[in-house]
Amino acid sequence: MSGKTPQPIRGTQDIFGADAESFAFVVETFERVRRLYRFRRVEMPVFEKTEVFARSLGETTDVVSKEMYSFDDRGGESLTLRPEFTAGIARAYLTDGWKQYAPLKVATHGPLFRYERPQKGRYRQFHQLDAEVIGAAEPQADVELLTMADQLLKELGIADGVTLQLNTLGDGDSREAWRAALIEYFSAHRAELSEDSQDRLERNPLRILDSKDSRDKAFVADAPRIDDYLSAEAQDFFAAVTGGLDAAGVAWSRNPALVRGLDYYRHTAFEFVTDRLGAQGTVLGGGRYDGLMESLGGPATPAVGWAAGIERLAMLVGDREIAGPDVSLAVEDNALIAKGIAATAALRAAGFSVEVFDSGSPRKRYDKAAKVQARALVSLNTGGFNIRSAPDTPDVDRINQVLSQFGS
RNA sequence: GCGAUCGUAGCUCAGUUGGUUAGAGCGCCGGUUUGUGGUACCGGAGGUCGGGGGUUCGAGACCCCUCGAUCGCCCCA
Repeated sequence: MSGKTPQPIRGTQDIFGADAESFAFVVETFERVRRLYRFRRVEMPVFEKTEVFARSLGETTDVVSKEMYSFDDRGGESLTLRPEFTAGIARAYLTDGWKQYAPLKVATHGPLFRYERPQKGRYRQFHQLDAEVIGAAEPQADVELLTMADQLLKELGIADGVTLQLNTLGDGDSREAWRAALIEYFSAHRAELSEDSQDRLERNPLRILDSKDSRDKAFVADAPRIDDYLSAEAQDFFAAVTGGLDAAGVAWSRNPALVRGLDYYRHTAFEFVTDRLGAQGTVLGGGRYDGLMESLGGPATPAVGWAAGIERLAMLVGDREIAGPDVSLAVEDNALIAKGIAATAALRAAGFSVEVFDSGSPRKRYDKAAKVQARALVSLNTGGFNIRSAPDTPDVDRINQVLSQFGS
């Protein structure tokens, strides 16, 4: 009849127990903090036309060609499960006329999909928190966004092991000049670079800067720095961001090797990094993407945003205690099951969380009920209800009152 | 796409240089005891040792293939 049980898809996870509690804690904290900063909640589609991501990411990259979950629908149109939030939100900003709300602060969270090899903190279906400010060209937007991220990490209780690394990529011209200088510099040492970096020289030269290969690191130290190519405006912008962070009390450190692969990034780039998650140390990252809207056919629109991996945050948060119920009820006699059900319903209607034990060996129900660490432990037998609780437990009187209507 | 490590009960793991009928703890189910904040004891269910092939008198163990997991490289929107 039944064959072999289907296995879960590689890179997906069934999150349960303490892990699920940590996950929920991360999301709840994000929702709370996001309100403090007045970011509006948005719900976005899980899939979009492939074009949305292909155009925003730049068609050439591996990212688009190999790492997206794309498929044709029945009409023959190519669709893609969202690999990030930003492109979809940008699309909505344009198609839904959200310009009328600019500057628009939005936040969301949910599943994302990337066809990658799973490893620590990396999954094919994973989950992110996301925050974006669209239509704000001022550095204050960057500051507010980063301050929110900083407060989130603090409220999650993980700020200690995490540092904010900050860099600027300059405006379009600064960035191009720096890029050209890097290519020239690394080309001169081409033969001494790692094979991977020789390849990167063509595909993505900025990425040589964060190579893990020791052969590359020697040259990275003396590579041209963005600071020497920044326009006066770009310098001012970065100074305003760092000054704002200082004013807000957000600790940061400069990382001149922090780069973004995609061309639409300008000015601020940042990552909150930890060394406690193995090779996947970035816990929250983002930057300013002033060039993105145009790649989707919209008007030039400044924007800045970040995303954070919920799984990684949950790992840092650690195991959360699963709180016991308000009441744990052991029905120690099968003749009293209906009475137990009635009492349980009444307690829940009164706002108490209740767990009932009315199956299995009647003699063992009490022990099971005791095990869940309820604030009040109630047994029901022919002698009626019998409450046990710690001396100062609040609400015991109310619980008693609810139970009293069922006799004793 | 590449590499390393690892797959034994629901979970965590023992299992000797290859040797009789594959074990423990926890959990689950039942019973006895206790009789009220987690007791103790007894019993039970649950395994084609990831799968396939090979070496051997004999494989959970050794070899090959395969599947899966973990971690790392590449990539990282």
